Amino acid sequence: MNKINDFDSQLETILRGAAEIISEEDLKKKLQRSIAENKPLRVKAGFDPTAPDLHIGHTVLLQKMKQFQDLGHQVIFLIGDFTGMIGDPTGKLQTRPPLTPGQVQSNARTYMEQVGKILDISRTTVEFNSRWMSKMSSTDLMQLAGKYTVARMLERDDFQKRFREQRPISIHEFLYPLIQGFDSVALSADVELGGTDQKFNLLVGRELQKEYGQEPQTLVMMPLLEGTDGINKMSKSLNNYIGICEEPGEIFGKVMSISDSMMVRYYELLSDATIDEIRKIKTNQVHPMEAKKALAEELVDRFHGKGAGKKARDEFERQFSKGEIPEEIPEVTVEWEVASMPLAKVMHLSGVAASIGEGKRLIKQGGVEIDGIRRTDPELRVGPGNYLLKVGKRRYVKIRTNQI
RNA sequence: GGGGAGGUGGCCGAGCGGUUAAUGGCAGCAGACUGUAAAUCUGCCGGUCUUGCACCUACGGAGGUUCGAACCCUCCCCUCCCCA
Repeated sequence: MNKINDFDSQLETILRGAAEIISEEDLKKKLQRSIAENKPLRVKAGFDPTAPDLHIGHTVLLQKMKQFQDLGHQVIFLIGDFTGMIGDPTGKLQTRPPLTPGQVQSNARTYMEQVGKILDISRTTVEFNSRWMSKMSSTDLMQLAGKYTVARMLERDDFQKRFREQRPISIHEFLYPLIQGFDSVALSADVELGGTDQKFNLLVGRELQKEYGQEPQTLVMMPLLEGTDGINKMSKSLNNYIGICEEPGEIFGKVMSISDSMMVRYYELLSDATIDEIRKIKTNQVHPMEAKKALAEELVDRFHGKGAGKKARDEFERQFSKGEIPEEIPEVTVEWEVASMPLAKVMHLSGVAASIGEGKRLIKQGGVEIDGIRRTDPELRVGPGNYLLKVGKRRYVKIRTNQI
């Protein structure tokens, strides 16, 4: 565990996959000092508890934290419960509604459970910025606000854009970067990790540390991971995410649904595969489908334990390559009142269709099978009994009826 | 304080008195094809049922004018710009 005295290997590990370091010279100096004095670096990464579920996009950063941790450094997992009430304006085109303290609390709890899948929690310092922020007096806050100017705030792309496009910017959004920066002061951070979108906020941290008489932190920025659509950054609200708490089959399937070009990107940012292995995939020396399956398997293993990936893969192949029925199918009991009901209604009642109309549409489009037989009459009525319903390529449900 | 521009379906964005449940794009879903839930192509994409071209809900909110309003009027809420 103590690689702490090996400068070169430390540096190599830290630089791996990083999009930008500010500055590399800084980092080297700090590392050397850390080794010389046998003193771990204080590595801070802040998380905004506005979205309670982690997705694999967040893990790009967590992996880096894990690497620092494995190098023997002190990793600080900062939950921005105070700033969470503002909401990070980064990349936002409009003000977000503030969260209540209760929401923030419960989100933070969920966060910690999930982070444990990647980080060694026992060796992680967990902080909440409300610890110092809620005690800050108005006077202190004024002082903090006085250390930055509106013009500098407007240097930020997203603020500038919103300003230019005549969209609202609330005053409190200006405080967000200041508070995040102040967190670094409060924690005496040597290094702050963040996505490239955090660059502005991270730089504010450096400025403020100087203002408060500290040595400015080194910034290690990781690229942002695009979502399954391959275009936008991964986010829950865009529904292009792969959650780390999702079912193995879901994670596997979602990875399989990314485009071949995105797959390479995922390999670079998420996989433990070596540069060499990735090069082979890039140059098509590995069949793209095989490569994608291997990636999916690796990720399922990471979040569900060794072996879960293989199981998910077998299941996937059974269902899609061989067209067989999956092993586990959810069962739904439908309350039955009359002699026969339209199939579309049964679909609605059992939750596979959002409405009866949608059920009819699915039937008409040839997307529905009962016990392996495709039914295409949208008005089809069925009596009570047990059915195996297949909707689309991958949704199966067992219908049981409960006659009243 | 004064003047002006806007708020449309998950998002973007047309429409500006009458087949407008509302053009188009994105997302989503289904089918075909395939090397996968890749790519490509096609179709669907508010709800209900007595399936009519029916009824209900919907164009920031509340009223009003009209046979009829997302489109006109009044008030309110919200956003932005310019001037002070």
